[in-house]
Amino acid sequence: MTPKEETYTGNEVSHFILDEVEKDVGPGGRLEGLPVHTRFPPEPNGYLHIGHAKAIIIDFGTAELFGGLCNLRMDDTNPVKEDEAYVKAIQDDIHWLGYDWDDRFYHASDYFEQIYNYARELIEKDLAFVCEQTPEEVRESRGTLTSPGTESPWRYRPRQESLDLFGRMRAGEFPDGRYTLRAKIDMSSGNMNLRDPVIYRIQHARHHQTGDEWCIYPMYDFAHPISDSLEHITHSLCSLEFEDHRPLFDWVINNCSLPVKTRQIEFARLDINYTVMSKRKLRTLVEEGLVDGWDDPRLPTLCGLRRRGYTPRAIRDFNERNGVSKVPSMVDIRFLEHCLREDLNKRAPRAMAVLDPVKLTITNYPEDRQETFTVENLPGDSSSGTHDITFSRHLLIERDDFEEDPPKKYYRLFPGNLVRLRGAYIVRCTGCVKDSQGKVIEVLAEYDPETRGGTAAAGQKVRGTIHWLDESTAVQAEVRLYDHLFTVEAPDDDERDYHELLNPESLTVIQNARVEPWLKEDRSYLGYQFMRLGYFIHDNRDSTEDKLVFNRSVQLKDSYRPT
RNA sequence: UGGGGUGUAGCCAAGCGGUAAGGCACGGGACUUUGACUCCCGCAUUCGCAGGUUCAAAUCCUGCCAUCCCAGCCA
Repeated sequence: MTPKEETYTGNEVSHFILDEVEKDVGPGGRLEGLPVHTRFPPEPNGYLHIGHAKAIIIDFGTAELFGGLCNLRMDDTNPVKEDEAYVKAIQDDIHWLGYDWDDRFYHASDYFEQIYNYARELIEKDLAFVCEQTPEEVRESRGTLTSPGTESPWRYRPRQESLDLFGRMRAGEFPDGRYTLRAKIDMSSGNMNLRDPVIYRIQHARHHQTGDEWCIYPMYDFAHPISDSLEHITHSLCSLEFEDHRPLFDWVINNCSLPVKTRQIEFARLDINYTVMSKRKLRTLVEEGLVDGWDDPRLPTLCGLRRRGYTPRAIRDFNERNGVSKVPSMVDIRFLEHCLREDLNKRAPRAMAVLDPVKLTITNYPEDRQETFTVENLPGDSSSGTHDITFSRHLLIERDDFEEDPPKKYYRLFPGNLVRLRGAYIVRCTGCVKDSQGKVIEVLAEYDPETRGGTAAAGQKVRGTIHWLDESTAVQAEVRLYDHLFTVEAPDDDERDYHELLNPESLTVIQNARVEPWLKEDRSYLGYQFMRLGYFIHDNRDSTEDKLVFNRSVQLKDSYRPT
């Protein structure tokens, strides 16, 4: 699979980050002449979701547009929160989206030795000191948003002493929390990040990459700019909440002897309505069993979207068309759905499925006869392949495609009306059979042999076309219909408990649906369009040849409004 | 009298002193062997508000308002 062929959208991408990057590497720019180099730096502590997809697309996409490179780097500076188990899943998701980092897969922990040495450099330059304040004391002396902090009593400790202590911290002589290494910047800064931030802490914890080699770990604000620069990253693209960390990022870049003056540029993260995006909330849903794992098709996780039937192309298209800006925004999930439909409409093979079957008997069609029609996978596209469907006297149709007493503008089956059975014949409804409760159990119709293939006679206008299955060849399937996980647009902003906001109808399981038999063997990676219903895909966990399970990716638009 | 951002249609979003792109959503119509797709048409006399500069302002200046982020030894 060539990633580019798989997800290339053809969109003209243009946004402020691209403009800035172009200026930076162009004539007179601050990074003049350097090859554009970005990175995607996930923390291995959870699964990727569509918000990360935005970052991935910006990071990899920017490099791609400038003919540069994008690295994948695990931001693993906090061993107690991270786990190797997430790494493989993260890599799979990025690959699935269509991006690749070649051999440039790194860990921030690869640089622990170098980061340690840069910390020593800062101490030597009198720009960092070993502090003995307790966490409580640090908090108290940091000041508040509106009042300055007070300097640590250890701030002017001789460099040699700090250097010695820092070495002993590394050697494991002290318990967690006993000492920290702090940057010496400005306790009265309006920017809290500059009030002598802690850049190293003692943590006697086993790290998933470095094992027990270290018991001190650098903080994100220190490790990140160093890792970036060491990898010759020209542009460190991140989300808005790091904007006021940028002065600290720059401080590290400027005060350590680093090879490249990486520039950090921030953009607004993606938010979508009717769902939640934070790792913490997603985790809660999974752990409370409110959804079927991290890959539940209702979740915005990439594995969930994949299981739902979303295509990488649709996700990339969605992001590119949304644009990149600094406006904190909430995108309408209907736009995401639109992008999926648009992609699948062009590519997904068509099939017929009946979700709520009722019998249709063609009373003038012989009991012992069966014929086969060959239909194109994509109607009108002869290069799309074909599949066969059978037709006989006993068919199955959708229960709501028959009305004994139809509303105005209803042009499906009702007594006396002419309707086309898609790809087969035009039939005239002659009535129905009901059980003792008055429920329709069978619809009756007569077919017109002259309309084979569904072709209307000259001058004949048939308004309604419905889907159907041959009862004798249709196979049973479970179909899972999904809807938004939450009933409110912004569950995060709602003061009610989120349990109350969950949509009780976010999952509807239909046990007794029927589909065309060829779907037992076929496994289109795009899924299928079940005509007149929507796009569906084999569930990647539960669907087998013995028990078919389909997930509804998205419904077709429907302008029919019964009056 | 903390710092840093952001305000253009219901939702995204172009615009960078010359008279408001585009997409989604929505409404109407055409076409249709999917009530889908496709195709037309409509949808901001106005850019958070108020002043000012200018022949000309969403774009420049001043003030105000709203809203988001920051006080982890998390990232």
